[in-house]
Amino acid sequence: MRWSRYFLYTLRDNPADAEVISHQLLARAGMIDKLAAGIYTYLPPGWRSIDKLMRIVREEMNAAGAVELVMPCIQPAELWQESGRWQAYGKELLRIKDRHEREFCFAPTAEEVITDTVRRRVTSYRQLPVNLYQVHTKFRDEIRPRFGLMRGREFLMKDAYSFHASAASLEEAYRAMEHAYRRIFDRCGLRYTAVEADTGNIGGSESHEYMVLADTGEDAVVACACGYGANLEKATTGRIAEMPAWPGQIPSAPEAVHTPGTSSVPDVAAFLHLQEPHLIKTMIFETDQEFVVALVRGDDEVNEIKLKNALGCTHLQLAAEAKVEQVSGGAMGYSGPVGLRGVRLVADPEVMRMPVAATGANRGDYHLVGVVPGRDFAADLVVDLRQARVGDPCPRCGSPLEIRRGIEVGHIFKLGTKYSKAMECHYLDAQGGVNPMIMGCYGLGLGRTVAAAVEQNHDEHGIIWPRPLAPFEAEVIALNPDDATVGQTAERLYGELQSAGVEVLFDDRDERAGVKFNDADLVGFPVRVVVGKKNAEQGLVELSLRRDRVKTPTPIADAAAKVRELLEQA
RNA sequence: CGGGGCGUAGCUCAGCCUGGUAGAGCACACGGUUCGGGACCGUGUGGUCGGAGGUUCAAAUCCUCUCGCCCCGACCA
Repeated sequence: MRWSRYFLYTLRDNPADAEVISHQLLARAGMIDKLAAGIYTYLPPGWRSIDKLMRIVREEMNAAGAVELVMPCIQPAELWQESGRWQAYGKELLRIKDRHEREFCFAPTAEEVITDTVRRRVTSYRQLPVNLYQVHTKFRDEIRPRFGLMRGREFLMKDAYSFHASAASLEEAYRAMEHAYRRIFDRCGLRYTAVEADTGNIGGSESHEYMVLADTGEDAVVACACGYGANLEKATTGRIAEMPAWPGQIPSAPEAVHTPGTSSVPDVAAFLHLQEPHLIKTMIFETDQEFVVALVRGDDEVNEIKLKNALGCTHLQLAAEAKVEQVSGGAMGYSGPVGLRGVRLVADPEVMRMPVAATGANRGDYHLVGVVPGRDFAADLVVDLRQARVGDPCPRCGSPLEIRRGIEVGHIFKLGTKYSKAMECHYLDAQGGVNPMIMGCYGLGLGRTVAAAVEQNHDEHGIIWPRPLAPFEAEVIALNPDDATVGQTAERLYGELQSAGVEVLFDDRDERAGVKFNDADLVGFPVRVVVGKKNAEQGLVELSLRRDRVKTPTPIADAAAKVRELLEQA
């Protein structure tokens, strides 16, 4: 491909709205173009990268036994009503009506359609298992799209769905998908980690996320050298250290202490001459149907996802100040578990393990000191609520945990029978019994993976594509294409590389050397071939790898072969 | 949805506070010099100042409404 005949326009300035490096570089390198918030055109070179990833994904999915199909992205409301998600999904689901006022949505995912597709054909255990996938555009009406391809509203996703007659069969498919995902991300040259994850509103039991490690990642990942890894939302820890010894004796009943103007945990602890772990932190939440009081130790934070899962509710948020006062009968910042009535009390096990504590008195400017969990209040539910912290003991080996940032590029779930039950996707077993199929689903964000590759592979000059995702493997630059020797040499090399099967872009533009060099660095071709006048007259061209930018003069006759060698290292 | 900010040329922005001829750099076109790391000189093309209403002799500028976009907090591939 000749640059002069291609469609590649680089930008000198960063777009004003691009914040993260992958967004800036993809935009400046002429790979993506924003059309609306979270909605992008994949320009020709950008599409080449996406297409390359798509091929890798297809190869690995096919190798793992999955079969490709494509489902509609406009889906009828009826199916979503059948699964219950028409109500449950919320505003992220883009709902549309046709001219007859019939309701549809733009698919954010495809469990409903695939379940319908399978149930109308598969009726016997003999036809199972089935694993179907597609690569298609999805739409999620995100509250806040940002970071270019990393969090778009419209995005390309590979989504696969498997159907089974037994948990063992699902397990087999799940492991095959895990393996396929590792192969895909390994082939892309990404540094990533697979972690245990929350299943969110897709539902299901076991779930893993594939996180590309990058400081700009939106997710926090807890990791241990022993191999344990989990999304912070999900992470559990080993038993944390007991609270420090309580100063003085444990009173026979809680005492109310006047604590004017001190409502935060650090302030209260200092005022009472206690330490933060001596306090019980009381947070009041509001769900879709009730108020709930959550208790964690003073030095811990409530993990809202864990709380949400423990309650089995779909919406959860911190209660507003007025509601707090209504529920606790006291001012915000002075809530406590003692004497609360008419609300569910959910406590972290670490709280119930505290021999004695201080907490709010449900009365403005007062705290209770000497509260004994179990004696002075009882929890309706005791469940892990605490957010893991750096240095907490690993739940598997006890070593201190680390927390790192990651970009979620893939997510696999064991769905179980949530959709097959709701949508009557049944099969007959060998005994003639009717059973819901057991399902799994496996997502992988294509644009996000490409963006993640850029986050991990760039320098101050531009993108350094891993070869498998590079829009072109090599670039031939003719410095002065009008010079006969240069022009002929460049043409010759361009032809040789093409014949050798190298994906090569020929920069034949009438631009200054600096412009071409800067564009080459920005777009990030793994291998660069520069044909200049002086070198060419001596029968030489200059080869370099984008990665190290070390220039090597090479005889013209050897150049094409040498490019292929360099590509092996790129 | 709550809080903050921005919409002026293809791109990055100035002008707005204090109303009076719409600007710069880059890009683009032409001429010349230059040419291995984003050249220089000259000439030129290009803008209903996001949109609608209002105030005013006069609005990019002041007011109201609206649309779009971005940033900070709760969702997800």
